[in-house]
Amino acid sequence: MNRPSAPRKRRKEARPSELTAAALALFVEKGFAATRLDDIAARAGVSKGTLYLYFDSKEALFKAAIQEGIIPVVAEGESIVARHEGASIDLLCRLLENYWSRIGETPFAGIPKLMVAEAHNFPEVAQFYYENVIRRGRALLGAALERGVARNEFRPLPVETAIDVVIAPVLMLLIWRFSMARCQDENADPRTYLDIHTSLLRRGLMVTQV
Amino acid sequence: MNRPSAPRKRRKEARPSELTAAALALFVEKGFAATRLDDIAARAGVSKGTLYLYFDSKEALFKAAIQEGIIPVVAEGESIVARHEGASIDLLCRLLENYWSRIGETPFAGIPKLMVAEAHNFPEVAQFYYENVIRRGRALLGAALERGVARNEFRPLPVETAIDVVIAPVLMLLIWRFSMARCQDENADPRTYLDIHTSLLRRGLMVTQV
DNA sequence: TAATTTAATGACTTCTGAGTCATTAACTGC
DNA sequence: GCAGTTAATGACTCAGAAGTCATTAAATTA
Repeated sequence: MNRPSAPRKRRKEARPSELTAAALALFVEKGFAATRLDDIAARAGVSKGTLYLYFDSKEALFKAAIQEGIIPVVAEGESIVARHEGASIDLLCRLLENYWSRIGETPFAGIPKLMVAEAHNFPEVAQFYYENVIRRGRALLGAALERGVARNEFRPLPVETAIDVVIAPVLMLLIWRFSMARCQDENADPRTYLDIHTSLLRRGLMVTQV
Repeated sequence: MNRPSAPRKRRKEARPSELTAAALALFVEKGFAATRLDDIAARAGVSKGTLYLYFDSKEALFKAAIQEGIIPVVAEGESIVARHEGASIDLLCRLLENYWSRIGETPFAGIPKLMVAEAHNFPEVAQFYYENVIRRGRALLGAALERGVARNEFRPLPVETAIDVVIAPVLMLLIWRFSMARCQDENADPRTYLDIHTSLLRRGLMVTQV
């Protein structure tokens, strides 16, 4: 039969975010299928049964973990674009900078790698992520690029495609940190990396030289 | 008991590469853990038992699938660097171009996404991939960048980090194709994407304007 | 054509891990 | 302090997938 010996504490409020945080960390590390619910529970300091008090299934937990991190950051970017007044290249660099500091240096940094790895297995979650994060994020960069072209600060270029080229190195930096980085004895300094990228963009995009 | 009704054909020679090809496609699509051996066997047109005639375990099959694609391409890049004589920026662009055409447009295109997703679960395979593909590939780009700096074609820059910035958009293009691309109704044209990237590099890296 | 070898099969075994639920004990109100 | 409520537990069930092997038939040899 059963001998539930140690119900430690009861904290209904704090649980959900503790559980999604533990789940996110392990999903990012091992992938969805290779992560055991027992491990998530252990990491959160609860038992497996507790997970089912707050989430209907492993997949529901996955969705919640993804959604946790993405709510505030895009909105912040939208306000940056709305308020900006100086050179377009500075707007573009601020957006990249903001993405890095608000995602890249937080526990949510692993989400892009997780989405890339699991998109096929969770088309519904991928679609949600695409609509609410990627589409809106691309719109931000697109606005900055359009602005630069319209004001003759940037050379004319196919904006929709350029968006992807501009964001790719930042995404790749994130993804790398959560995948192959362990194999390298010495990893690039993110600061230097971003500086190189933005300086290439300055010289590469702009009509006049800096 | 057993009624093995339909042993179709016997082709000892052709099997291994057929099996790794089927495995690679499914691993790329669904990830290692979420791929069933029955599915791999079905895709290759054999039964599960046949897999074990050629590979000791699912993990052995994984390793073989990864190794299949990477043997020839790096060597080809090394010969390009050795033979090149013109401007360094052209060497750099040829290397990126070659990588795209020799990997990006083949069934092996999914390997980077697969490695990124599974690196943590297979540290040994990741290490192998790092030593034999990434390290050598980075050396190629590093040589092109060093050459440009030494000949005063490129501005001085921290080469080791710049390598990663240069390759990131190409890698990201590949990874995207095998993950989120299904969510977008319209994906960027790879040709346009690479053109933008190389033109940013030309203007961004070089001392004199083109 | 018959005997021998071996590629291939798929039912079976085994094990792992998702999801359940009867039991327990930490809180809450009286 | 006591009764009622509910957060938490962990042993259990069960489905699904990795890996096995006795059986079969295609190919090869005599």
